[in-house]
Order: sequence, then structure tokens, then C-alpha cells
Amino acid sequence: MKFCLLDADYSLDERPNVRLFGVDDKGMSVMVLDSFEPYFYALDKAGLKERLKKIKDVRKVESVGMFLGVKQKKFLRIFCERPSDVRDAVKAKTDCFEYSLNLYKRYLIDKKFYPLDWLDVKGKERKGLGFSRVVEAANIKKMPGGKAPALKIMALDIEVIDEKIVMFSVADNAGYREAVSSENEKELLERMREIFQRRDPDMVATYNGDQFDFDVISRRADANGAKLLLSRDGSPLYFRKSMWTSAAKIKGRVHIDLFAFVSRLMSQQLQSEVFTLDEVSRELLGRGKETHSMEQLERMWKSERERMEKYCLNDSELALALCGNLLPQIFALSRISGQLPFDSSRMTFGALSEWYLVRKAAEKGIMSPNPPHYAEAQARRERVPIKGGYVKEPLAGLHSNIAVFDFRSLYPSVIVSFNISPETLNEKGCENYNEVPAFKHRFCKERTGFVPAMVREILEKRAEIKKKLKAGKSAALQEQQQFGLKILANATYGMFANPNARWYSYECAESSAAYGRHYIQQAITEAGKSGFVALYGDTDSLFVKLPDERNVKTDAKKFLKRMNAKLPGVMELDLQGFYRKGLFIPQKSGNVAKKRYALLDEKGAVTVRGLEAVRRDWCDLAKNLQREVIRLVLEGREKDALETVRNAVNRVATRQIAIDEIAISTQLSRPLEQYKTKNVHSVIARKLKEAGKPAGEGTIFSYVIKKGAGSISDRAELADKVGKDDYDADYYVNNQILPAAFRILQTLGYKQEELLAGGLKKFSHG
DNA sequence: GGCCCACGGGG
DNA sequence: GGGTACGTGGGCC
Repeated sequence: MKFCLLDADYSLDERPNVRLFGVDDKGMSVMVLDSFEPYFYALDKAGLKERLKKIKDVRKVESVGMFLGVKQKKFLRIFCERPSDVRDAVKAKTDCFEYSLNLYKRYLIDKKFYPLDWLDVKGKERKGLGFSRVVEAANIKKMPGGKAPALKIMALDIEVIDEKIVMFSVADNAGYREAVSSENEKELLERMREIFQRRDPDMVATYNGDQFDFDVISRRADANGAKLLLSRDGSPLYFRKSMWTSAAKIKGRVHIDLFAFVSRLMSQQLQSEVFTLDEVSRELLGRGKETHSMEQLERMWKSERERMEKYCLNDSELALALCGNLLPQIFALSRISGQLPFDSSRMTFGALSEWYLVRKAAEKGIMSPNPPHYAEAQARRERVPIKGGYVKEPLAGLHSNIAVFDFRSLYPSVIVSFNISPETLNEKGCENYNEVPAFKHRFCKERTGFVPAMVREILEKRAEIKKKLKAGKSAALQEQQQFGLKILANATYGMFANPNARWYSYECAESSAAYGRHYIQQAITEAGKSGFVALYGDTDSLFVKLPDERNVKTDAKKFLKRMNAKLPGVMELDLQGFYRKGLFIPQKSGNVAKKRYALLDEKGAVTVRGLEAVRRDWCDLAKNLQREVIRLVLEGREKDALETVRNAVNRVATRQIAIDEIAISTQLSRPLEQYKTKNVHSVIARKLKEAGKPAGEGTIFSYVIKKGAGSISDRAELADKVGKDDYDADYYVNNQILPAAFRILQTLGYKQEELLAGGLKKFSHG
């Protein structure tokens, strides 16, 4: 039988088994069981073999030669059921390695299987669990090539009112659409189970399902005593928890949380810096969604259920449509890194890079360094922070006719060009070095280090693909591949700097950053010599304009050519784009204004970076106003921007405002007793509790500041209890509207009082 | 000015 | 496999 590999796990039930999940060439669901013995390595020291014989769990020992750093050494490969336990028994006497790899990861690495590979399996076939085909493998081998399989993909979205599920919707790629609502939660969950079993998707897509939908579903199923079997193997929904994330897993189906992927791995590629389903859909699909406040949804639930069902279904449809763009990218990343789509879509850059290196090291007979123990990781964390990229402070204000350059894969090309690797750092006996600017570190030139060799492979593959793309060959697939390669290459610097990483190296990270600073500064200097005004620079990018009205394009191209002739190794400066306008905005505290700007491109699209009034603790009125002001300023309509602000002030003062527009949402992060200071949260939590409403960790509410005496928190009231005549207009003008608008307009030299009609210094309607 | 607490996504 | 991130801003005292 041939099947396409999508997912894997392991069980130790009767004997160690790796379970492979996928679909066959007819799209039928497949589970393959393959026995696989766990093992780990120990440095072969005198007497170790004898001692191992006395340890009960040890089943088999093999001698192998592998590289430890640059030296060939003898190791023992020790087969046993629980590598971590056996390692504890021998670690005092010798160094142990690769004892903490999850069994399915070990298996995929050793077999050289990559996700999305087609595998040919021979063995005993039987029916079982919720799979169309179950095979106990006698032999599995990799097949050449093969297309992506036909997968059943289903998106899911839920609606919650008063912390209870009242509605859910699904949309699958066979055209099935359904929204189900009920006051009876148990019934709702039963319907969900039934739909999962009947539609039987291979993949389930959500938007923030890890932290929200499945978390709520799991808790509500418990609360209702409902058995919620969404999986194929009869196991319950479970969460793979890690430090600050948890990942919802449905055995036999691959749950992809699109938000987890977009916010971790795609964020830099997107124009938007807000990763709401609305914004991401707008950018990737060209269509967004209606957004509603919590209060609006509550009202809809009471009186417009059909409309709410439509709203809910639309969210599932958007998630499904996003799969069209994002799944191929996730698959490309999995094909390159060797990590399962479930994992690769949730990893950080650093983790991806590390697993890629683990795989490559195994291929080359190199022992992977161990991840640090807690104390070691803590010690690494306590070192002086590594000095990061160079930031050229922006010229605050509005500028026209802008060109943006950036180094193509700055850190990867630095790592390759200067051979930055833990083994080449200050290598003894080496006479030919690269010397790091302003540091004493030296990297041997005589032999290519492991990390630079791997990064070079990635960069070369990417260059090859880009060549093919230029030749016009099957663009979509190539685009996805080069995206995956780019992500992986860029991840390496972050891995050097990550205290939890196996190949962590303070010196390598410090050196990469030092070279990076050196070359961006050189680019800034050279741009100046070419007649440009440098507006802003950060780490690997440079924003420039010409001091006069000449068009920037021809000069930019000339400069690029000159600059690239000077750069060493594989380093290269790219033209990122041209912009009609750019607004650089100073920071509130401190005087460095990095990472805060808004750009208007030649097609009229606005990119905003680093502005804070996108958060739910700003009211909608202030958030929308800030966006509008940015857009108007970029379009050269300062007067209109000013007028818009004055209008908003006026509307607040004359109470022509819906409460929804000034409601501020926030979330309780702890139980009432644990609040040390009086603030909006503790005040509202007490009120909720007194009214017998939920007020625990995670409870979200909206509030409005009422007029009257006392502190702001004293005057906070739940939004649905405040009437139009009760809100504090002064607060909303002075603490929400003006700060949001002034943040932008002060860069153009306006004074706060100019935003108020009639030259008032401070707004007060009293 | 120092501390406390929140933001991110979802409803 | 996991021993809460990360940088920043508003409100309280």
C-alpha cells in the first residue's frame, strides 16, 4: 500500500510502536504501525559495556563511531524502553547524548522519512479504530516524488456567550457548510462529535483553536460530563503543553491552528501587524469579515440568531479559505525541516532551525549537542544580553519618495561568509581566521563549520529555486519552497541566541550581530555618499530618500550595484521597494523611536508598524481614529486629519456616541484576592462577583469610565450598565482620543491643544 | 518614579 | 519535553 505521511506519534502499549498517519492514493485514511526500539548514545568508556549488562531495561548495545564536534569518537548505542531512565543510571560515569528525542522524531530521522513523503508499506492489513486502513508494517520504503494527496480539510469555529458554547460552525473543502446553535450545550457537543465522525476530516483548521476554541470545547465537555470523541482512534482531545503555549491534538487528524502559524512564522512577511482573522484574511484573501463587539454578539444571540449563524459560518469559511494559502506553505516547511505539519506550523524560528540541524547532523554522523538542563539554561539567560542589530534613529516626521533596501538574509549570509560556528570559534592550531569587528572572537577559515555548511546548503537551494522562478517554472510550488528555505535560513541566528538551544553559542550570536551591525552601518554610510538622506535603519534594512524632488528610483538602482560590488562572500543588499510616503513616529517614553512607522506604497496600501493603539484596552473610537489619522496624513491630507480629530472630540463632548465605541475590553488575569492594587480589574471583578457572575481568571468584560468623583478605577462600570449621559467625556478625550491621535500628529509639529477646536489647552466640558 | 498589571488571538 | 516570553504603556500610590 502506498500512503502519504501526514502525522505520527508513538505508543508503548505492548511494545514500542511508532504510529504513522496519512492518506492513501484514493484519499482513504491510513494508520501504519511500525515497531521501533528507542535508544540513546553514551561515550564508550572502559567498563561501560559490562555495567550496562546489569541494568534491567537495556536490551541491546551496539558500538558506533560518530563525530563529537570535530573529533571522531566511539559511542555505544544503547537500546532500551526508556532512554531517559537508563541515561540517569549511567550519566555519572560518562556523557550521554540524544536521550530526549521523542520516539517518532527519532524514527523519522533514522528512516530519513519526511512529512508529505509517499511511503510504500508491506504488512498485515486489518480494520481498526476510525481509520479506513490499518497496517502492521513488515517493511516500509520511501517512494520517489509524488503529488500532494487529496485531503479532507474542515474548518471549525465556535461562538461563546457568558462562557458557554452556544454555537459552532464547520466548513469543509467538499463544500459542506453548517452552523449549529443551541441553548443546550451538551446537545451542541454531541452534534459536533457526530459531524466530525461523519465528515471524517484528515485535517482540522481553526483560527486560534489552541488557545481558544479547543480549550473552551474541552472545558465545556468536562463541565457537561460529555464524552467528546473527535479523534479517529477513540482518544480524547488533548493538549501538548509547553511554556507559554498549548497545542490541541486530535489523534488521527492534523489540527492546524492558523493563528499559531501566522503569528509565529508569517508575521514578518505580512503587511499587517495585527493578526486578527479579519486583517489576515483581508491581506491574504482580499476579503475580511464583519467584526462585532462582545455586546453586539450578545444582542445578536438574543434577537438575531440567523445573522449570528451566518457570522459564525463566515469565520469557518475564512479559515478554510486561508488553508488554501497557508497549508502549502506549512507543507513546504515540513518537507524542508522534516518536522510534522502539526509541529512545524507551531514552532518558533529557532526550534525549526534546531530540528533541521539535528536531522542534518544525524545524516552526517555528527552527534547533536544536548539541550541544556534548567540550571544551565538559566545561567545562559543571566549573561549580559547580546547586543542586537544597529538602529539608526529615524528622522521623525513625514517623508516622500522613499526607497527601502534590505540585506538578503543578513544573518545567514554573515554566518556563511565568515564561517560562524561553535567548532570554528577560536579553533586551536588554525592560522587563517576571520576576525569579528570590535570583538576578540576569531573564526577559522580553513574548514567549513557544520552550521555554516548547513546554512549554505539552504541558501544555495533557495538561489536555485529563485533562478527557476525567473525562468517561469511552476511558480506556486517554488514560491512555497523558497519561503520555507528563507524561514529556515533566517532562523539560525535566533537559534545561536536561544538559551534553550542545542547549538546555543553566545559568541556565535554576538559575532553574527557584530558583522550585521558593521555592514548595515557601511550601507548607511555609502548611501550618504551616493547622495541619499538616510531616514531610518534597523538591523538589516535601510530607508532613504533624496534631498530634492528627483525620483529616487534610478539612483537607488545605481547605488545597489555599487554597494553590492563591495560586499564580501554571499552578502547582498536587495531593493525592498519604493514608497510614496513614510511617517516615522517617536516613542512615548525614551527618545529612541525604533520600529514605529507607517508607509504608503505606490498602489495606495498602508503598512503600519509598532503602534500600540490596536489593543483591546483602547476603545474602538480611539483605535479607528488613529488609523484614519495615519491614512489621511500619508495621503497628504493633514487638514482633514485635524478635522477628523476635532469631530471625534466634538461627538464625545455632545454625547453623540454609541457606548460600543467607547467600551474598553479587558481580561482578568487572576482571582480577585490576588490583586494587590486597586485598579479597573479588581473593581469590576468585585462587582461581577457581587452580581453572582463569573469573575475568575480569564473572564473578559468591557467597561466604560463614568463621570463623577474618584479615581479612574472607581468610576469604571460594566459597559452594558452605562447610558449615554453617564460616561466621562473628559476621560475619553484626554486619555483615549487625544493620545491616540497626538501620537501621530505630533510628528508633524502639532501641539495637543491644536487638536481641540477653539484653542483649548485641555479638554474639559464641565 | 517605582510598582503593578495588561496587551497579543478568540468570544 | 517544558521550570511562563517580551517590550511597552497606563494607572495607582
